[in-house]
Amino acid sequence: MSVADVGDAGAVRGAGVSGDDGVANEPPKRRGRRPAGEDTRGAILTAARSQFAEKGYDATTLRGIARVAGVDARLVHHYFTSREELFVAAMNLPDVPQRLVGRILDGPPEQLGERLVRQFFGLWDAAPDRRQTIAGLISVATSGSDGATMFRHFLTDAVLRRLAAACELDDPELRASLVASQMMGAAMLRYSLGIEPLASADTEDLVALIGPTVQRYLTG
Amino acid sequence: MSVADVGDAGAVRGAGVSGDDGVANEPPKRRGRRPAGEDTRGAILTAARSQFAEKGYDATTLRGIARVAGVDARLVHHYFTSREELFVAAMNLPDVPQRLVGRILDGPPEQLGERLVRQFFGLWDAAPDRRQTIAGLISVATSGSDGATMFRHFLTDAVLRRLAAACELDDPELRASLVASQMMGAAMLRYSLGIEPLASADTEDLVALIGPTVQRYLTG
DNA sequence: GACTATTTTCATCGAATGATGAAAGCTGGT
DNA sequence: ACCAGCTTTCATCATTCGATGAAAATAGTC
Repeated sequence: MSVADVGDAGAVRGAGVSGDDGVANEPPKRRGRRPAGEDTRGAILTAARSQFAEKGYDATTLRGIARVAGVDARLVHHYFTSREELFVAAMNLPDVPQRLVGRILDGPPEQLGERLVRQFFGLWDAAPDRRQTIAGLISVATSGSDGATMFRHFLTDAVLRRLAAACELDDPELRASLVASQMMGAAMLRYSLGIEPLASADTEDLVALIGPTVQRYLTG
Repeated sequence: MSVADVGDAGAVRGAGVSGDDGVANEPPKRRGRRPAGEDTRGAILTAARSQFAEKGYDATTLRGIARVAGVDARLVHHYFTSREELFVAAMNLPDVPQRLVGRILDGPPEQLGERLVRQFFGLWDAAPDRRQTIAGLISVATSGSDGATMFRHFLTDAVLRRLAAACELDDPELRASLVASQMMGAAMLRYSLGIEPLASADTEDLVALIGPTVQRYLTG
């Protein structure tokens, strides 16, 4: 699909600097088990994350991941049976539903929105490959494949319900889904689409701007 | 990917009730040009819209579209050269950038947010296949394929710039992108993910709830 | 040092896809 | 009635994908 497709092998492995060659030849790639200490599984996960984020869920293939990881395609199969399994392993969210929601709800209710926005962006801005992760997540969510249903359930069950419980107005579910819409939209433009200046905006600026929105949705 | 995949041919064509058969045989499907009056091109477009919306951009294949349309795969090629061409034809936005933006900006500035939200949802809620259209659009936008760049340019050039021009605060671009984030997020949950109760909420309720958000982003 | 388990490469299979050539049959104009 | 041209079907190619079996080569253990 994309233009640059072949040759982008990040060469986690392929660069094998075997000293015994003078001309530019393909590294003979000895077969069989490699010397110890190479984290193949980790390389596959990293490659998978970047591929899922970059090409989207559907367009990401096992072979493509293997190519990027500099690894035989069979290995992807060896470590992760299905693409879905690989996906959940790659996206492995730390403890988003548990600790995060707790930390958000804990505190003075009049700063709820502010806390929510700060924690949300703080989480994703932290590690560099979290950006990839969320871009991948958004891609699955909108892909229409089975993963979308998965994501929808996660969103309603693990997030929206707890958020709605913290809202004391009429229609708490609607309020909660509005909060989710603002946060998902912001995440989408910031991480997935990379729309400026939102993509580079300082976290605290976003807290100051979006916080009141969330606050109003939840507390009128 | 999805479970129900085969056999979903809406049979725009395939139902051929040729009378001259006793046993259950495939309709022989005479070759050559069919009787007049059948809008094959239109059938392909309809099928493409539903496929793009349902399976996402990447996962939608020419052959799949042809299957749903009850049409030979070659025809898709015959009428639309590339998948990209078919996509823009299927998504054929009426005049979103021109007239809509004009109608939004025209009026008292203190109701800007309200007008924007009302026009936005009014447009997409109107025709039934507009929902499919926007779901398809969101899918491309997040797919990471070439269409994503297309969409990003559309968003920044045709929408954000004009919106920013109507904002008189500091950082108008940031404000405009925040508005876009709220609207895209809402569209995503409402049309693409179908999260309740947002998906079924009355348009005017959304205007009352989201309007002030937009208004505050644009006017402080 | 020998043996086993694990990791890795290679070689295929069947299915699906986009592309293209060529023939068959209908439509519409004359 | 006839013919040019458009619409449609069929047939086929080269790719790519996921899946799987089997062999090779190292690691870890004793």
